[in-house]
Amino acid sequence: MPIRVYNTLTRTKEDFRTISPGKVGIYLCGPTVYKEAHIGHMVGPVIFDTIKRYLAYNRFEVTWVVNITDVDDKLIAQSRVRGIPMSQIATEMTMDYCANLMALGVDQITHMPKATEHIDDIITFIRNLIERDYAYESEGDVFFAVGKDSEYGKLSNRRPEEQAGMGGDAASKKRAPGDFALWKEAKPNEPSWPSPWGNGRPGWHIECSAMSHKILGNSFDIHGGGLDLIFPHHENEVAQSECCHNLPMARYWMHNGLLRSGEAGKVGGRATSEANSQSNIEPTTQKMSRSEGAGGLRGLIERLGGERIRFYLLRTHYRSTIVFSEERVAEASGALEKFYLFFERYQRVTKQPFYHASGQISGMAPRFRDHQQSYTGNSSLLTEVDRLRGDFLRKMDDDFNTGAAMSDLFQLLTALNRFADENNLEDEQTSNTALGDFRTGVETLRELAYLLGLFIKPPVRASEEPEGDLADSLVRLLINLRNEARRNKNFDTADQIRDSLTDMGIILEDAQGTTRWRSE
RNA sequence: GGCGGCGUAGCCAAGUGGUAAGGCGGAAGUCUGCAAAACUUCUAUGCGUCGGUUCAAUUCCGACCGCCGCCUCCA
Repeated sequence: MPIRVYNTLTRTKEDFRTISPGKVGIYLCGPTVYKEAHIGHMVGPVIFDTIKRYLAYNRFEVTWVVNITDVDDKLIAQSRVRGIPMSQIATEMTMDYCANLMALGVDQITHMPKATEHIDDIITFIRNLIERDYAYESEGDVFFAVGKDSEYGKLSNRRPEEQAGMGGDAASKKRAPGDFALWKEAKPNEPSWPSPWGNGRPGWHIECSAMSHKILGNSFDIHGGGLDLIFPHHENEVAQSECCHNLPMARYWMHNGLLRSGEAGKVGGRATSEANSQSNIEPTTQKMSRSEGAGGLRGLIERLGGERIRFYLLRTHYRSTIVFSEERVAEASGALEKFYLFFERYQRVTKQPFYHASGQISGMAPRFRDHQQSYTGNSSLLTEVDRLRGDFLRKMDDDFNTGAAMSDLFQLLTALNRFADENNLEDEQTSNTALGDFRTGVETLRELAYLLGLFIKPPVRASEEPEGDLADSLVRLLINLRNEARRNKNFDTADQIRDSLTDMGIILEDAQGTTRWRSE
């Protein structure tokens, strides 16, 4: 069974076939770095990070490019408002963006090209389009002539004449209102670069065509982005690139669904006047800040933990809308706790920490799909593990259905817990066979979770916790007092101690003759 | 108006032309002094409404209702 991918271009699921055997080039449209990232900006990176992991697991050599657009009208406007150079804002916001990516476990990006570092490539690209008569200069601006491209509209399924608006601010310079800017003449005090058409800067769209071409070539395998980019951004990209190179730009166009805040409206989107006039809904931007609370995305990540957010995003199919609110994430995270508790159990059983110091799974778990794991023997556990692994991979094969695949991860967890129960693995003397099967099962769990980017590093705990030696000593002291009371059958006192601790968020667990504690 | 998406249990969410994964929550049970954790069982005669095709539809087709996105610079 090949991997199947939904292609926006054909609006069907297609078998995944690469242009070069064994190699995959992915281009994902990244942010315009004019303000801090919000949670909606993380959806694409998280799903494509997962896709890259999965393709690599299937022995593809993947190059994944995420661009940074660091020159743009909004950046210039911000620069004016804040009175600092555009480049400084761009640098700040790029770092903010990257920090957020790391917190969500997005660490698979191969290249992050910046538009301002590819001005030459952009100019060459535009010059090429002019030579081929797909673009024209007009008073220092350069426009793409949409009418020259017979295929224009194929991605968004629109007819050019239907979508052409009024032409915007530059309408008077355009031959047709649907034409879009490739190059914009610099206004006084704007950042600019010299070009054959005078000082100016690139339009939107063009940087993606130029940089994807530079890094991935004339044709590459996957082009991704949010659904909202299909038009005009991607439509214009295909038009530019294909007119320039006379080759298909990308084989598969993959678009992720958008995030909406729990209340209403799209997170980070434009506030539409209709939506706001029909109810008491506040402008969308406010809703976004409300949904992220104090401190924006950084604060959100600090409060919830990056892994919970990633888990939440991957529970839903990537093409669906995700309704996001802090409460919903917190609610859904109960499921993750089961895994965390299990990893502690794993450590009690094997006397080894679940998480590897390096954060890498190589050497401990198979990294590729085709590894020859022996699930042989008559162990019912391994038979089940093998089955669940197969189910998981089949679901991932089908357009990266992470939400469905997760069900197998949960079933795997249950199977392992059941096995540990039945075989009393936490007792001192357990059979090596059972222990071996258990380890194999856990390594499979780790292998699959790795594909989703989960359970690679210990979770950064969300809330402030009574961690540390002092807290531990104090809790241990109370536990000892309580156990003394229990030995004397003084259960009232024992329960009083436990209840008080519970009120403070400390859970006690009596097991195997000892008492453990953890915080909620 | 054009293009596109969605509507599955209290909540979240997969999915299939043959009779509904999984998670949260809830109920009961095993274990425990009692709990916690873990495990077991149960929790949608039903997949927006109404028609149609079919031996059979939640799944295909049509209409309708409701929600949402894009239509020149939002990931």
